[in-house]
Amino acid sequence: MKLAYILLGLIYMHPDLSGYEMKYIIEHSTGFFFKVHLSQIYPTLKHLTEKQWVTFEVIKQKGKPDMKLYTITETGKVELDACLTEPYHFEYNWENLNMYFSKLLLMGHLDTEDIIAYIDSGIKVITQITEEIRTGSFADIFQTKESFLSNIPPVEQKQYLTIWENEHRFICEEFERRLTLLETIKKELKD
Amino acid sequence: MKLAYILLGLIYMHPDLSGYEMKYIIEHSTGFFFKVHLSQIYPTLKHLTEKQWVTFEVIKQKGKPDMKLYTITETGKVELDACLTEPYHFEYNWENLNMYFSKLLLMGHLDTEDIIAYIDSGIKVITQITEEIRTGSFADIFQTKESFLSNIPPVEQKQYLTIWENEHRFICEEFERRLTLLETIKKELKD
DNA sequence: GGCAGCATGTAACGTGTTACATGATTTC
DNA sequence: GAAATCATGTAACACGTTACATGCTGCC
Repeated sequence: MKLAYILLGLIYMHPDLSGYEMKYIIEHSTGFFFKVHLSQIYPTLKHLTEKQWVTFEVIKQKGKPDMKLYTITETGKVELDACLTEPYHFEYNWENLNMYFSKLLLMGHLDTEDIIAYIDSGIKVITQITEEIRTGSFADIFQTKESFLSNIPPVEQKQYLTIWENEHRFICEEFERRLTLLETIKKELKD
Repeated sequence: MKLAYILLGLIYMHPDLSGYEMKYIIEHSTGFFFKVHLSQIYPTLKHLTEKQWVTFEVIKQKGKPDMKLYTITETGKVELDACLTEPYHFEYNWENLNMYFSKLLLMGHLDTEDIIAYIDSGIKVITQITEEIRTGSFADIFQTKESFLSNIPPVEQKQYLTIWENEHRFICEEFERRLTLLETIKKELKD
């Protein structure tokens, strides 16, 4: 489960965190950039508690419901670190790429060499994919199959191609920029 | 359902398309950049057939199972266009942003002015978000709450900040690049 | 002989989303 | 007086994933 590890990571960073605050942090930080529902966070925290990866303290409030402040346990920390240090196994989709960068956000507490090993696994895979896009195995469908659009009017074909070519170029450049980002972080961590 | 409209769009682009080919196109084109399972495509096509948005022709093959080649119906085309021309309603997450650009890939057959209206809705929203990131309402959690990491060792804090600041900067620039992409497509479509 | 590719599909499971439920306080 | 914010949670539903099932061809 992805969310479980993100919550674990946040709880490590900031002990005594409530489920409500976790949602705010995930949604208001540029790094994560995804939506979570409280109705998904609460059962996940319950599950983490059952596994004894986290514990919580109940805080009574006036006029507001009780608040549960979560803290990571030793077992939880071991699990978190094990998940974070797994090298990057790439799949050709956004979700997987975003997950890689989300995990990077959560590993600031690890030894520098472990973070760099993780970054290196990312550099390796992204370099490989950039190559594959260029040499063809992941080439855009319009480049490999030019006849793909042959059954629709030429005016429409032209518009499709304009959009596809621009988006294709954007994605290729996106990979290169992600590589630069990783190299920059690596360099800064070394200092 | 998102997938239904992507399949509809692909079927319009290339009439007589099989479910199996749709998976290949989605996964091997840089634009879509996401994973789909055949076990998700087939029930979706069944559903589209029941709604009479598509029809299919059965092709018997030697040594291979029968192949179903799908074609869009008039009703299906109306539904597709209605979905595509909806202006961009932004949510602050990757999935939604990617969906916007995926829809753009599918609208090459629309009138140029309709595509431009869609692009303009995107430019408007993305400009607004870029502003919000800069002025603070979507600022990175580390910029608004510097004390967020105060309970962990300073060495760890420093590493977290290095990673977060770089990823934050990347996302900010990403929005600007998406804007440039939209402006380029708009300009090229006008010629 | 085994595995990958073509081509379809169902069933079970896991995850994510929407709707519902509570309830005081603050803001418009 | 209505809506938003804080703070928790459950239930039903939609969607996505993994596993299973079939079966022939071509390649190593």
